Amino acid sequence: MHHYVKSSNETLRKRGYRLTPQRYMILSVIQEADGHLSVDQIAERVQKRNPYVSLSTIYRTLELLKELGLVRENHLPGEQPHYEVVEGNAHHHLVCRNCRTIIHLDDALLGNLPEQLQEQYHYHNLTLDLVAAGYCDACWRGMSMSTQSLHSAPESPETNA
Amino acid sequence: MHHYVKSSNETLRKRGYRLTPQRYMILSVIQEADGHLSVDQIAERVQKRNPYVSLSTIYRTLELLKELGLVRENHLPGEQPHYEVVEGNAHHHLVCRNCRTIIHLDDALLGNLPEQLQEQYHYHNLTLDLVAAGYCDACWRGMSMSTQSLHSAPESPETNA
DNA sequence: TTGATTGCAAAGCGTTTGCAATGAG
DNA sequence: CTCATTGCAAACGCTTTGCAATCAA
Repeated sequence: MHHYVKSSNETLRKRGYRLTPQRYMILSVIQEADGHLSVDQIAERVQKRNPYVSLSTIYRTLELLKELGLVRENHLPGEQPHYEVVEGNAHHHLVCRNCRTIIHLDDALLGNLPEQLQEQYHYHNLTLDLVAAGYCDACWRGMSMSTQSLHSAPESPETNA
Repeated sequence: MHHYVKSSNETLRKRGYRLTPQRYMILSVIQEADGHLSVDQIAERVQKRNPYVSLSTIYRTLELLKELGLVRENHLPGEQPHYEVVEGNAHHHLVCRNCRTIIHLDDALLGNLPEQLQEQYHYHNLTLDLVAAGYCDACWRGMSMSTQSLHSAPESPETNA
């Protein structure tokens, strides 16, 4: 059993929950994924292992794992929520508005901003989540000049119809 | 007419759209709000001015205004999407996980990070959105010690049942 | 006239929930 | 036994859509 799943088991049991086969499969699937998975993707992969896991169990499990701080949920604009393991420190995102490719950014990018904000506003257990959205180079090159201008700052008097 | 609504009108017309009474009301309501509004809040305020504006019009208008870059949509975790005008530079958020109070943070907080990322990854028209979530001081003080520990780092062997 | 825009009602879709059955300690 | 957990199906809530009527250029 991977360290992550093992320590998840401990966290569950400490609170009086059990690591059922369903929960084990869901945790494994999320842990083994390189990136983020939507509910549908999780369901698909879990059901490949056992077709009799119901969607409601998956929703309920994700809800529980979120509460326990074992998985993180994130909503990129225009997308369904995605889930990832809470481990390491790469949880910021750079997404292409066109092809929706997602690049993970390192947490260190923000320096000591969490601490700064925590002090300044007297907040506790602060977590920061950065979403950067734009057009990747490939998509940008594929767009016509006039289409590009539609996505530029609205202020400037660009080429318009 | 406020400058914002006026320039929105221009943006609309440039693309062959009209500033209808419905769109005018919706733009005004969003512009006059101090913070963000959910679809329901927008509907409520618009319908206070004219009860015969339908919800679908509001959805369609918000979709259009998003496309034109006149309003920004943001999804804070566990909430419905909210809408705000695209103006000025205060579009980051600090939210309390408990009472859901939202503090707006200045864009300058991130320094030249947008430019850095843009260069490093060759992305275009990058916009950054930071979401900081934690517990405000009031809520934190209101929580019991044991409840607080449930929200702390999962690693540490805290008081558990 | 022509094409944009709207309201209405229905459909769509992801998510949540009530409840009886199952399973582990 | 007792309580957590699950599957199923129904309910839910927000959002989208088809369509006919309306409105502005």
